[in-house]
Amino acid sequence: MANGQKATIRDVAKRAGVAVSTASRALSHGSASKATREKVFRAAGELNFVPNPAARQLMSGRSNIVAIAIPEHTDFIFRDMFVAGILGELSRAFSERRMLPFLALTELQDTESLERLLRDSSADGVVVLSFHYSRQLAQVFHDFDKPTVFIGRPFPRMRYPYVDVDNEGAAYCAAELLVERGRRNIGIIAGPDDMMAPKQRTMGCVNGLADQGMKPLAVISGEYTAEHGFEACERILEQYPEVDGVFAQSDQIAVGVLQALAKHGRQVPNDVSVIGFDDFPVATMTNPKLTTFAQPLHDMAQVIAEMLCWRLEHGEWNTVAQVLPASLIKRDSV
Amino acid sequence: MANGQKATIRDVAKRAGVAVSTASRALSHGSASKATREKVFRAAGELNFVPNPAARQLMSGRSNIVAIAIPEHTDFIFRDMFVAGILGELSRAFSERRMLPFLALTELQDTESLERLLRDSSADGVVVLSFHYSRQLAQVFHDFDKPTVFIGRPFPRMRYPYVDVDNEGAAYCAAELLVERGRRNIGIIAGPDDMMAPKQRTMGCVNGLADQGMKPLAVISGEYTAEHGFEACERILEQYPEVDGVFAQSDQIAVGVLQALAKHGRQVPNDVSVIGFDDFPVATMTNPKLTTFAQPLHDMAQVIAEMLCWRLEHGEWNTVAQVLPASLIKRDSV
DNA sequence: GTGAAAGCGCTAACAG
DNA sequence: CTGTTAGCGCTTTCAC
Repeated sequence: MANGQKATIRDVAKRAGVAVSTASRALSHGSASKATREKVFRAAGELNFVPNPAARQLMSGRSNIVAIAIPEHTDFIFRDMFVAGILGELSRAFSERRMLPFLALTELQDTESLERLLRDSSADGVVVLSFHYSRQLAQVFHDFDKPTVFIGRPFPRMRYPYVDVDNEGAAYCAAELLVERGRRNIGIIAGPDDMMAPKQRTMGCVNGLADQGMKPLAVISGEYTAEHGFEACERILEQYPEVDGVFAQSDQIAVGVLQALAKHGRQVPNDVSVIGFDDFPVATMTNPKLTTFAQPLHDMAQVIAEMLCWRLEHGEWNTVAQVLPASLIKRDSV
Repeated sequence: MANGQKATIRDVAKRAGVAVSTASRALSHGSASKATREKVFRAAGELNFVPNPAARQLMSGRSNIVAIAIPEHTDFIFRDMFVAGILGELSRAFSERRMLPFLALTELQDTESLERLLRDSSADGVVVLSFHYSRQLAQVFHDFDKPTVFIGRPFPRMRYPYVDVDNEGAAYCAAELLVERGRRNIGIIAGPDDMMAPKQRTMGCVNGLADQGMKPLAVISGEYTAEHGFEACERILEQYPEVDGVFAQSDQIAVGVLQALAKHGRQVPNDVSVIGFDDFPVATMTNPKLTTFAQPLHDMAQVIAEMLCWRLEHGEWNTVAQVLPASLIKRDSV
């Protein structure tokens, strides 16, 4: 390509027969006479001129880089479709706004690496996706001192802007749905108890049941895996054979639940209703197909990008929290 | 944090009572008298000095950014665990080497966006993960004109360094394994026929069978999904009821195969042997657990980072292609 | 409208 | 070993 070196704005100016400053103006805000502008643009085109981002950044103080920080355990990141999905959407949302998404994956405890990564990145802003918040982690973002948005509500003491799914609302709706279907003996199989979302989902479901004068048979926390779903469901079947409804807090969990129910000869949805959460591909592969809640990954990413870009543009937040509804996907398991 | 502005090297120099260049030297290569070095480091520490990457980049011509380009369909990226896995590993591998992984996800056909993203990123190098290569795509990387490594072998006419899994070898081994087990009527359920890896896997398996004087009953291509596995397997069962072995080119496909076999009353592994590919979590959740090939995601990422960093350091490649073995994970389906 | 000159923060070449 | 000077590529005063 380039015959040796890359063209600089000096080359463009020379070729167009104008001063460097004129070329710069013409290219940036177009503040130049029409004739000059044309000359400059032609020259730039011919030389295949691409402005050097480092120089720009040096002047403007902005890098247009946004760090997407995911301080979580490796396997978690790899296995969790939520992470993959939101990552893809975020990447697109920021790219569309001419921001460059930079990926900062670090082990949960390794705050040092995270700190270094953020510093080296010269990011203008940060999006944080983590389910385990700690003081040290909070400190890192505080020290980095750049506009930061959290995905999922951070623990109350961390006052950061965030975008979240309405976990509580969806779970409330799940409870209503089960009760409407005539279910009275409902078990909740929850996600990890050191994360925020499972707490919200459990609370929403418990509240939903309470408003109908009911209580869950049991709430069992564990990983977002089929194994957990299977084991928890078996425990419930043993202790509460009258169980006729299960709120599984992820589709993976629901898969395990369905397996356990099948193993014990319970028909879904005839004997027992099951509701999942996430609407990942697996939800259509189960038998029966899973009724579940779809997370608005796309919208979340858009809102996050919007928030952060506004903040970078205007120097202040226009929203400080935004909660998006999950949508009920009715299939055959309720 | 910072009381207003960020500290520059001038501030550090002033505070340490030395010239700017001295401070720079002390901080970079440490070429300064011990006393000076100490003074400078103390001052830097007190001022919380962080060198401005833009300025550095402007001098060195290097950004330390590596673009990870994934021009693929959105859903594919989200649903494919291979992509998520390798992405995570790559991110870590580069971060460890103080390179900044920048994510360039674009729709397959949208080469314009990809071009813009790459340009804006000022990346020093590129890692490309795509399964659908086109002339336009090739052109983009050619024009960008930065050291580039492909994940997976690009189509023959594109002469780029690449790192790949030994798909052919693994598939050959799969064939051997099935034959050893006494299987004689083997179906191959392949991945998409417009990708390279499925071709390699099919070829490997066919060769493996040929070397035992056998031929596959059928080769059926389709998506890397359980649906495809299910349908393809049903078709094989119908046409070739004598089928006693299936090489499924992904674990997802294998899931569908197992479902189909179960539906038709075939016992695995008594009546039919099934081998998968990927060793994703689902492989341990099937019944029976799946025998499959694990892809060396971690090693691939390390090798890629190594290759690219060497190239950036030394101006030339030290390897131009590297093929890593997949490892057989024996479980219960063969 | 345009050109000359200064400077963003840093490093490298050159004297001392 | 250290200070002075120049310059990376660009934008932005400030005169003209």
